[in-house]
Amino acid sequence: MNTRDIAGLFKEKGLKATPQRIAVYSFLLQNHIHPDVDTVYRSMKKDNPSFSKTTVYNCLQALADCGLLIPVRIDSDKIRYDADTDFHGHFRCEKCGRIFDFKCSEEKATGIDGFKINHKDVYYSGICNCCK
Amino acid sequence: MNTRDIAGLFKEKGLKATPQRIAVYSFLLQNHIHPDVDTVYRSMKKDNPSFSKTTVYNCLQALADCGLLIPVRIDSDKIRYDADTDFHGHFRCEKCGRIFDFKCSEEKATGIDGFKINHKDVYYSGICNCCK
DNA sequence: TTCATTGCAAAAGTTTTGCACGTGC
DNA sequence: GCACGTGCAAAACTTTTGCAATGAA
Repeated sequence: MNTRDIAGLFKEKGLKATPQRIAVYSFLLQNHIHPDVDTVYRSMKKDNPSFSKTTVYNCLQALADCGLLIPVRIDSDKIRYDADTDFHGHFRCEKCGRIFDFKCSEEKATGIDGFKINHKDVYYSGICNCCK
Repeated sequence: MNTRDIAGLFKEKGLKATPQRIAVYSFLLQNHIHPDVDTVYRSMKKDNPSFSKTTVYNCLQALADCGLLIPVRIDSDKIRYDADTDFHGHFRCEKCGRIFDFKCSEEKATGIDGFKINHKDVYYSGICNCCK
């Protein structure tokens, strides 16, 4: 997905296509590492030293609000972000800290009948194959 | 579950049965509200004004580390805690902020074959019946 | 031109740390 | 008695806010 495509996608969602937003979204699209705010910030800073952390907060929030990013809260403190918005689970390795995507079916819930479900998250944690 | 039972349970887990830990755990057992650190702190403070927030952090962490409490990270920033350690899902109402427990089956995951899974969390969010 | 967004600095809020004192075992 | 736990204060860290300047539409 190139810059022009991203700009078009932003327009669809009613977001102004600022270079900062495009850079943040591109990074997320290209690096499936589920980065947190600081990781995104340090990556942006490399190419553009004037990049502000406030802007990273703003961009990630704006992109999450319009559904282009999924916030992943599997880590104890920080929020991570994922540009893959199709339903899938996240596995966190307790040793190396990496997040792995996995496929899973959406399960039936009982006890919240009639509730309006807007979002579903499935988080597993344990030890990945590399760390075993 | 009375104080003596809790003390025994702590001993099993290798935890010293301090009054603070017992008070925190009792509160969680009796109030299924998935409280966060500050909610626990304010409740403890009522009965014992010398109760420190550091102690709340310590107690909750110790209890979670030995498996007596499940950390619930469904809220954007703060960690909540649940004394019900049987597998179940959590639903968060985006309007009133309350957390509801629900039953769900543990689903099959594909893509993380061979990984050692220590913990599973299922989080849903949306609007509860009261808020619709 | 206009208004949302950016970037800086300061503020607010949360969690951790250091350490003396107290207490369960 | 000893080692661990508590409680206070300070430090560290994260996130939010205020505001002037910038730039996308």
